[in-house]
Amino acid sequence: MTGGTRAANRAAMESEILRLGREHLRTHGAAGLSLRAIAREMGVVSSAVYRYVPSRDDLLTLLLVEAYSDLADTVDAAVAAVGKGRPLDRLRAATRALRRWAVDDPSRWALLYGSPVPGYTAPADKTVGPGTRVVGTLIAEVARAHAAVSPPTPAEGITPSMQTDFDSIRTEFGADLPDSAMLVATSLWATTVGAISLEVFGQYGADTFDDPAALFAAQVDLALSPIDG
Amino acid sequence: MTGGTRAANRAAMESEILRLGREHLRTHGAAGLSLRAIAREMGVVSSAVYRYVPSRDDLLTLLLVEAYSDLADTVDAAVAAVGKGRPLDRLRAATRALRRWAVDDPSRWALLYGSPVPGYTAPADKTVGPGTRVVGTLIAEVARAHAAVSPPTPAEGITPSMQTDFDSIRTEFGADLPDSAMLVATSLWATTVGAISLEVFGQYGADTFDDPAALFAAQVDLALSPIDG
DNA sequence: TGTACATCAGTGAACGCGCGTTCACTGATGTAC
DNA sequence: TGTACATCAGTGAACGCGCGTTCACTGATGTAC
Repeated sequence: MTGGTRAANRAAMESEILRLGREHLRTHGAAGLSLRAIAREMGVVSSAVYRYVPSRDDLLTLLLVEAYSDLADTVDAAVAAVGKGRPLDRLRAATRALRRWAVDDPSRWALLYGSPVPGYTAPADKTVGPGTRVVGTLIAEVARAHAAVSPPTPAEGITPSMQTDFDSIRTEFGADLPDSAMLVATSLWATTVGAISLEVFGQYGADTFDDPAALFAAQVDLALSPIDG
Repeated sequence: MTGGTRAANRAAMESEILRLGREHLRTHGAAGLSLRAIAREMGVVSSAVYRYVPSRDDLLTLLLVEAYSDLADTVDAAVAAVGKGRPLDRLRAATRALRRWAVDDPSRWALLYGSPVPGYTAPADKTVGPGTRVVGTLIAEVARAHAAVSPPTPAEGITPSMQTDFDSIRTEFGADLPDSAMLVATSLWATTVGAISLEVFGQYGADTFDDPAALFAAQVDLALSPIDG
């Protein structure tokens, strides 16, 4: 074709498929992702897209991995923009970036943290790595923040089974933080995910909150208060 | 038919449609809810279900309202089982019931608090009432708990716009609690929804947490700590 | 530089399946007199 | 109690649409000698 090598064309087609896939996610949701529709929009016969993508579910996996990676990159960039000496501000920046990313494209947030797509199971080998990056970043920063202040938080309500699980998590992420801080980290994660989902999935009435970003920030600060010196 | 009046048959059909609808939700998700499939399973021709339900979207609305009401009934029952003098225990019971309900049928939780169904918008007039019952209960109990202890919580990070929004919410739910407690209530709600969604949508790895109920309880307690005397 | 061959992209037809919704219809159940 | 009529439930066919995936094929692009 017009001055492109085969490899270049292929790359262009692949990225166009992903782009239309994202658009399709936005308009029809993951359950409605359709190779035929993408082919149609590319002005190509439906079987042609099979030159680039083995199946519908594989495309969904590509989009999933791409979204996880994009989100993690965004969060990591936001964290890196704040000095290492201010872990609480890093956590504020991280959660702010998380919310921003979700608000900018709720459908991708839905893909990652919304209801699972019936009939589709993400292949663990491709998905777990990118999927745990964000939570890894949060744990690392909570560990840093905890180290910065002495531990005023008692570890109440932490059962032996939770201690064991926390141990596995510490090992998995190579993080060094006590059980009380692990609890803060999981709570922060739950609060963040819950607040974002409530907002972008439209659970708040149309204009319940004039400034959802401010509410979100206050909720994050409250979740951080146990490790705020 | 066999000894049933017309009205009785009609009621039986209607509840059978709802039952199969719930089952369908479980196996195929909201996007896959299908009147034809339900008709098939009822051993009846597809057009027959139109005698009972005006359209697919109306059935979805029925299921939505039913789920909201069922959840609210469950939570209210759990709250009522604890004495009014122990608002924190009431809140613990409420959130425990919330989680239990979601774990027992993740698809209904997904319907209420998961990603919105693309192409479907719930009719506000039918949905808002039942949909706000649970959060109303939580706010009422947080108000009670706050009243029981003196307010040791400072209201940091609460902007003027949030104060205005909190005023509307107080009016809507007829609740009397200061801004700091309102923030605790919204945080509790976010934490609860986030923790439950992470668990039932499978975001925790297969066996990351041996006893998710204990983790959940600890997270709730942490969220309640600002109003724990 | 030119030719022979291999690779690849895209075509078009087909298989077999799903869906929501409408409509004229039969036959059974209920109601009014 | 019996008859005439109205209501309702369920049928079957149809309209028009969607989907994923396979397969034999043409014609263009690249590669090896």
